[in-house]
Amino acid sequence: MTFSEENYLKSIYSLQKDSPKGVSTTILAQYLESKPASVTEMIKKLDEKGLVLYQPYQGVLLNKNGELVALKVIRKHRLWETFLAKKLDFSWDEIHDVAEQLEHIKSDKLIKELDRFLGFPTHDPHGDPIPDEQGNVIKVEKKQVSQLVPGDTGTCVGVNDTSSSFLQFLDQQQIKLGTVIEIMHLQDFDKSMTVRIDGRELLLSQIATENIYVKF
Amino acid sequence: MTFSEENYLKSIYSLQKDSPKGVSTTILAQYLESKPASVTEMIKKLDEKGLVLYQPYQGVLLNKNGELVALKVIRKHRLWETFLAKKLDFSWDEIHDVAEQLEHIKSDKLIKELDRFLGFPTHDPHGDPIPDEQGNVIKVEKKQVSQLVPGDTGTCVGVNDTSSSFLQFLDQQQIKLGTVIEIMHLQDFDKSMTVRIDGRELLLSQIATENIYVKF
DNA sequence: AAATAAGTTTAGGCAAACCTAAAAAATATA
DNA sequence: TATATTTTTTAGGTTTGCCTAAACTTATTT
Ligand SMILES: [Mn+2]
Ligand SMILES: [Mn+2]
Ligand SMILES: [Mn+2]
Ligand SMILES: [Mn+2]
Repeated sequence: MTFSEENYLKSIYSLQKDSPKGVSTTILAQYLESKPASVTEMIKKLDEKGLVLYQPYQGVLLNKNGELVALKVIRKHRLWETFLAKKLDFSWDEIHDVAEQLEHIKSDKLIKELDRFLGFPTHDPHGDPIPDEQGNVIKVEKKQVSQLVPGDTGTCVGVNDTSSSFLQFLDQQQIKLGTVIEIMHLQDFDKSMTVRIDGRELLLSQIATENIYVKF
Repeated sequence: MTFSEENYLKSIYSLQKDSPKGVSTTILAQYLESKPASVTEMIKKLDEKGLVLYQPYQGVLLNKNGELVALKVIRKHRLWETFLAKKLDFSWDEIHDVAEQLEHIKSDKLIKELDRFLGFPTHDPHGDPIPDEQGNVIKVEKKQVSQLVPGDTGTCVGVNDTSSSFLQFLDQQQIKLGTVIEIMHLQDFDKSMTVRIDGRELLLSQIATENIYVKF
């Protein structure tokens, strides 16, 4: 399994939720910052290796094998993110890029020991669940803040956008995992929301409310 | 800097101590488990990049630039080895292979934080000094056990051979860093030595005594 | 000094993972 | 349904890092 193959499988895993009948080469290429022609080549290879289902012109989907490999890479990614945030003083907007490299280190013992060292965490610093060794993922009951209505209250359990700029914005607003958000008002024309957090009132744009997940 | 380039520089660094007028392509190829022709290609590239001094047929040496890069990779390798041994319950014969992968992760912040997390260690689990950020290495006063004579006493400060089999042998004999070794007798015909460790007497072959370093 | 042996470089290839441009297929539009 | 547009694949290149075999240089023998 090369770095590149692992990245393809991980990307297909993420994208196939929104494209359940097949991830197109264009979308995959966009996601991987490469070109459709390159994607076609690689998914043909992954198909021959028995990791994906590929039908020309119809897109690609992971099979059981491929999904397990993808989940193992995601497990490593999220364990490393947890390590960086909990043990090394990285902030949650800095961990992703380094974890993109660390997730490809090959050593079963390493990941087992890291898991133990971190106290068998169930979620990473962005609130995403960490798959277990067998590839089982805890499904989290969560809603976007944008789906709540005035009067509702939710507790932040994760984010969708994990870009530095968004995470830094959340830090500025003192929104983190566990933060309680109460919806005060919905501005009709732009879907922005006035919310209350720790007594403070603040305005969140639609983009923001769509990228914050809460449980309730 | 690719993984391969980093491995070449690291290898030249190790080999040039014993070949001060130039590391030959054959020796480098052997060390890297590749072929002389491949080595020639790569050192030409490293020469063009201004990292080594290469004269056809005369071997290769690191210049200041290349040495600094090599030392930074070695620093990362040894910090990761320390992490694996101190924090993750790896034994000293298991750490090297994983560190060979981890040493190529690119992140200044990561290595700085790791260093702090480990308490700024000066030596790795094999007794080798960890270069600082500027590439300075502490020179350790050390002798091979084979250089001692009966009556001498030394404290183990490192090993030369870091193969699993040798390190596991040392574990079996309960020889580790800090172990005090007293030379009792030198067998003339095969240069094996009878030594005393914690009251126990045991016989070490010449190969063994040449691969254990002590200070005295 | 000449011949032989050993070590090194050059030449020509290969696989992985990219790319651009052209061809082919699928989809949308008139 | 025929045509135009978009998407996807195929064909042909490039770069990196490796290989073998042949050519060349240096070192060692006779
Ligand atoms: Mn991430
Ligand atoms: Mn994450
Ligand atoms: Mn090592
Ligand atoms: Mn070491």
